[in-house]
This record gives sequence, structure tokens and C-alpha cells, in this order.
Amino acid sequence: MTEKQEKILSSALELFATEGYNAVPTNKIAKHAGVSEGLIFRHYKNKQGLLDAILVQAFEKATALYAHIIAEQDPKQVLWKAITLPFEVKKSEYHFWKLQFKLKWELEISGREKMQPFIDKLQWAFEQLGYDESKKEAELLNHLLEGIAGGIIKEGLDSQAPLKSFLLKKYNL
Amino acid sequence: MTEKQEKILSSALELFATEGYNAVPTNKIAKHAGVSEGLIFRHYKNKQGLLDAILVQAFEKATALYAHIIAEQDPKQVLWKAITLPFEVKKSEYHFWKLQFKLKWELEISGREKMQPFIDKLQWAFEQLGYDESKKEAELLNHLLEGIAGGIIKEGLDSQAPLKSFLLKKYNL
DNA sequence: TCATAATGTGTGAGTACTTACTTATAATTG
DNA sequence: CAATTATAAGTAAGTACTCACACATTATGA
Repeated sequence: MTEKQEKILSSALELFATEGYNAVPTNKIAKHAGVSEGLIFRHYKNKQGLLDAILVQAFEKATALYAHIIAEQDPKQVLWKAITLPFEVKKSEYHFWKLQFKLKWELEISGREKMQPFIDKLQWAFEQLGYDESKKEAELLNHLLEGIAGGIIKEGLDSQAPLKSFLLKKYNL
Repeated sequence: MTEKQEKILSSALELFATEGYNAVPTNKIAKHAGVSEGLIFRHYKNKQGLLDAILVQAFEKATALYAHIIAEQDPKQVLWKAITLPFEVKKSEYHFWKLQFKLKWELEISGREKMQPFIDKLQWAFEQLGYDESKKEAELLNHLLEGIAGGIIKEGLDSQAPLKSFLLKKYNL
């Protein structure tokens, strides 16, 4: 992948994340990337193709992130890693995360499939720890973590930080 | 407010909710409402003005909905009403709710101000019930309820229904 | 080894179509 | 008849995408 090709991808990611897919015209992406507009279409065929390329990267990134948790064999560690995950997100990755939330609602790209193995692992952990209704516990915690992640992206880490130790206490971690 | 004026509003609400603000051109709204395109601009000045008019209605609707909870004096009842609220949303109001979520991310219209009195009331209820960290409890429950509401809108009531009794049990209601 | 063909990267100027908004003018209402 | 509601036909700017062409890199073959 050439340098300009990567620049297109990162510019599109940033602009889609901050302004939304439909709100960003391709000429704006080109300008931001310091590239002729035609090059976008040479490399990615059309605007949708550009988004798809970003989504592929996103899928890989998300998979890598959750792999760490899914591989964990100690159920307590699974919960601990899951809960602390959103608080560890780096500022440099905000665009990436913001885009996930934006697309979920703007284009109704679910992201559910991506999450399912993670939720399953949560359920497994709750089961191991003797919780009564592991599936519901897992879905509940997932809602919670998504809410916290969204809060961090929109209002900053500080707005949600107090919830970290609070949650860990709640789950006896 | 004339009949056509209302039709414009309801059509715009439906289309914005299902497809997103930026994805829906004004001529499509006019066609859907059975109205000439110019009429939209006569009544609402521009596309943003049309959205603003919807948002005013939304604010009133949300305020009315939460008023019921905020007026409640029994803390247990406050929690009960808050938790059951998302499960009581009628299908006819899905567009309205979906738009809230869509705009929150597509246009970054927070909706936080709308919610604050509700969150404050949750905090009050937790305080009354002797919870240790009422503020964090309130924010946690709010995240949870938003997650559930979002789930209902995207995946249907059935997908989240089991969580209702589960949550009520968790909070001893 | 070196001309040359082939392929891939990149540009800038289009093009066909869409989109938000305007305006002149008609119909309706009070 | 005065004001308001409504329309149909614009218009200027924007938008996704194409295309002809230039430049660079690599592959081929005498």
C-alpha cells in the first residue's frame, strides 16, 4: 500500500469520524489527504469502497483488541480486562472508536457480529464465577461498557473515569 | 399549524430517523409528505429549520415523559418507573426515539441537558435508598437504560425484554 | 545490458446529476 | 381585498465519478 493510499484512508477515517459519512464529500477527503480526487477512485473504486476499506481495518483492529480477552482463561481476569478496556483507549484511537459509534447509527452498521464472541466470553466468565443468569449478566455488562465507551468518546475520559473503580468493586474485582 | 405543515414534520421525522439527516434530500421529504418542495422552505426557512422544529417537539415529548418520573416521591417507584420506561415505548414512537440516537451520533446533538434532571432524580432515589455512591449508581443505570433503549430500537423489544425483570430484581424492585 | 513494452501511480479538467434554496404566480382563506 | 398557503419551474453550487494524459517503476527480450 502506497503512502498516498494510506493517507487517503487515515484522512477519510478522521473526517468520517468527526463529521459523518454522508456529510463528507470526496473532494474534501482528497484535499485533507493532499491528493487529487481521482486517486481516491483509482484505489477504492467509489466512496462506499473507501468506507469498506476502513471497515476492514476496523474489523481487524477490533478483533485484535478482543482476542486478548477471549484468550484469557481466568474468569475474573476476563471481567477485569473487559471492564478496564474502555478506559485504556488511547486518544490516537478516538477517531477509530468514534467512527464505530457513528456508523452504528448513521448507516446502521451493527457491529454486533464483531462483538458476539466477546459477549459469549463474558457469559462464560459469569458462568464460571457462579452467577445465576450468566447470559443476562453478559448483555448487561456489555450495554454498560458500550455506554461508558460512548461517554468517553463524546465527553472525554474524565467524565467516565470514576466509574472504573466503581464497576470493578461491583463485580468484586 | 396547517395540515400540510404537520405532514412535512412527520415525514421529515420518519425519513431522518430511518435514513439520517444528511442522507435525506428535501425533495424526498416533499414527495413523501405529498407537498411541493417550496412549501418546506416557506414554513421552515431551510433544512436546518425543519430539523429544529422536530427537535423542539422532541424536547417537549421527552420532558413530558420524564416529568412523570421526576414528580414521583417514592424512591423505589422512581427506579421502577425508570427501568420499565424503555420497555413501554410504543412502536408508533420508534421513529421519534431512533432519531434521538441517530442525531446524537450523526450531528453530535448531545441530549445530555434533556437527561440531566432525570439523572439527578435517579441519584436522589439511590440516595434515599441508602446506596453508597448514589451519583455513580445513577450514571451507571442511565448508561444501562440507554443501552437497552438503543437495543430495543435496533433489534426490537424481544431482544431486550428478558432484561426487564432481571434488572428489577437486581435493584430489589 | 539496455531499449522498450507493460503496468501501476498520480493528476487536473471535465461531466452528468443532485441538492438546497428562490421566485413568480396561482389558489385559498378571513 | 389583504394576507397566507401552496405550487411549479427554475438556479447556482455541490457531488460522485470519469477520462485523457503524464510520470514512474518493473518486466521482457534481443
